[in-house]
Amino acid sequence: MRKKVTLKQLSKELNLSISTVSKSLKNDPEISKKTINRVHELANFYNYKPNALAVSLKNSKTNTIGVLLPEILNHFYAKVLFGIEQEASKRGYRIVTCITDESYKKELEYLEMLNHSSVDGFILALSQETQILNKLDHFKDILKDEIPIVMFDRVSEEVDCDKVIVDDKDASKRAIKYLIDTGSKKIAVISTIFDLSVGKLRLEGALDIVSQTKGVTLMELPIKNLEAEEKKIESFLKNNHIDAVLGLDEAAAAVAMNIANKLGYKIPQEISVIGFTDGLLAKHSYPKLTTVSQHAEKLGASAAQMLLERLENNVPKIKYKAKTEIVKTSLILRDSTK
Amino acid sequence: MRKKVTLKQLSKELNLSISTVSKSLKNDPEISKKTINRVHELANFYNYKPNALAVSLKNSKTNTIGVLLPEILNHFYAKVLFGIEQEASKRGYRIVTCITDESYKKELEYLEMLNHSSVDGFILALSQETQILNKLDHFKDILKDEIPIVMFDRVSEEVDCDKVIVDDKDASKRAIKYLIDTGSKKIAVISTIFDLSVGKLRLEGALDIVSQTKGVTLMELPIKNLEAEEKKIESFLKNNHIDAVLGLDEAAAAVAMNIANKLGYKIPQEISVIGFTDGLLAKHSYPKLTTVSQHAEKLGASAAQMLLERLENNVPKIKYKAKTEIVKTSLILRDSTK
DNA sequence: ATGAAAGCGCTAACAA
DNA sequence: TTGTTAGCGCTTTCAT
Repeated sequence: MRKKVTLKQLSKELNLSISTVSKSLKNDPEISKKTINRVHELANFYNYKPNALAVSLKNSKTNTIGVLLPEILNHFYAKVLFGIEQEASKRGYRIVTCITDESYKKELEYLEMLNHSSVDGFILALSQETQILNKLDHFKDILKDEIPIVMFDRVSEEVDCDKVIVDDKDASKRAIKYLIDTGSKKIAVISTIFDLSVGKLRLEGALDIVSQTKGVTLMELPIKNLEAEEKKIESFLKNNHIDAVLGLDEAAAAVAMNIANKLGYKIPQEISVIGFTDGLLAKHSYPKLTTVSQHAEKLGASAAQMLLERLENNVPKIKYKAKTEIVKTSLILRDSTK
Repeated sequence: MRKKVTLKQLSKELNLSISTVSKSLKNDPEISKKTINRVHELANFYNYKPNALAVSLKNSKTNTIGVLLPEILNHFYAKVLFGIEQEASKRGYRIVTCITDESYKKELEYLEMLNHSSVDGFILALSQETQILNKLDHFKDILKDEIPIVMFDRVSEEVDCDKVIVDDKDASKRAIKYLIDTGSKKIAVISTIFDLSVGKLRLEGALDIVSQTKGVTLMELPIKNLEAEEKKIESFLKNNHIDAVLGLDEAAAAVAMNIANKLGYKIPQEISVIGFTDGLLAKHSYPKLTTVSQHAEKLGASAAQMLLERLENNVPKIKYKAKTEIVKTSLILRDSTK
């Protein structure tokens, strides 16, 4: 490797001490203008840049945040990542991205790997397996080390850290209300995420509204694998005279709508469809899908802001109270509803 | 911050020297079994983990690779990232992900930021702006420092580094051939990426085939913004009696198909549609979209393999010849073609 | 079998 | 105004 220029070399060439060079580079007022200029000149000439590793080691500060995502092929998480990245880079931080692939083991490994002075803090959403097993000690350990964590979307009440969540229950309440208001009586809720906290909340919201509305029934259809179970959805729609579908995740709504299309139902006249996650699918489906937008980018940006704020107002003594920010959703009306 | 355990502390507590502890942890044969055991025991007790920063600084090796992506909301890049991540984590590397947002400036900044001992190498796809401006010195500088780069998908011939590319020209040739073979005569090529190397190659391939086939015509429709120009696509399809569409990017095909749907055309009977990028859109469109799969995950994994191989067989003396790997595409037949 | 010491590149308190 | 020194946590060569 072509040797990177170091302070040492600059100092040698300038006949100055290392510390004088270091201070000059920071325009320290105790150094003479003349020296400062000489130093800058040579530094520029060699395109000197401080070794980030050494600086981090010295300052115990990496300016890096670790991001753990359950998956990346999911548009929602991709958007959140984008939001985090934008905010972080704006403020001079970079991010290390790890994909846990919904696995507890990978989550644990990544966390350990990064917890040894590699990052200043974490932003993460729990993996599916972690939520099912409810094993959370790894997070508690990190917090004991006073490394801040911000959880988003898939969070746990048992971990006392900052959180940014989507108001999932309220979101599905409003979605169901909208369906009822536009005349739907027999609503199906299709979901592949019954296991997850967010899936449960969304279902609860739907049930709440239906239970307090006369003449409307709700049917649940849990699905493990959308592609493998298309037939199941097909017969479900036909046999139950469904007139509206709420998909609790991005793909569920799209798949349901396509099946309805295929069966010859008119959308939205005969069946209305609402989905969660305002991703590519919603925008490019036919007809365009009415969705609950979780404002994923904003969510990511908020999580980053929370973390950075915590990192920069380092208040180790005062017991910091963890806070939870709730990001409001909005129902984006398109062509799949009346 | 709760102090992390260091070698120093372990050594103090064990009444050993730092170096003995360090060696013991590595099971160095020159240390007695007994000592090794004592050390391991205490290290486990404290859950000692070496400080990654210090190790990297010492070894001039970070086990981290920098990944620069033009965007992340594009399914193709998300898949590539997934592929890279899988391969890298399997081999004990982690990745720092940066999103250049198609901007030359951000690309440059990230590259500089990471080029100072933060990463062992780079995997990247050129930003759109970089390709348009054709400014490539930042890459050349990095290579001079003998930091390896692997470019993928959007590459430049002017930079002498390893590359993994998709056989775009061949891919669109095969797509067009398929359309012709199934009876299409009037083919539209719709693209939002005419500026990019890959967009040009895909167009060339299409033109090649059409020019050597009698009775078939091809019309190009460049689009800046799909959502804003739906009307344009609409009238284009109607006025030109198009019977097949090749979308050069993921969304173009989906949008074209939905417009055709809306206009009442039967797909694929009256209009066949093929798209690029086998993403979510293709799988969940109606009808399901026939697409060129670029095997993005594989591409990412290949890029990672190439980089890691280069990193681990450190051959600084021998002039390493840059190689280019071409990933074959496949045409995935679904319901939007005959 | 164990330890001392130098050094990776940088910062910062303290001396001169 | 400039320089000396110690130290961040670790590895490694060279004593002992």
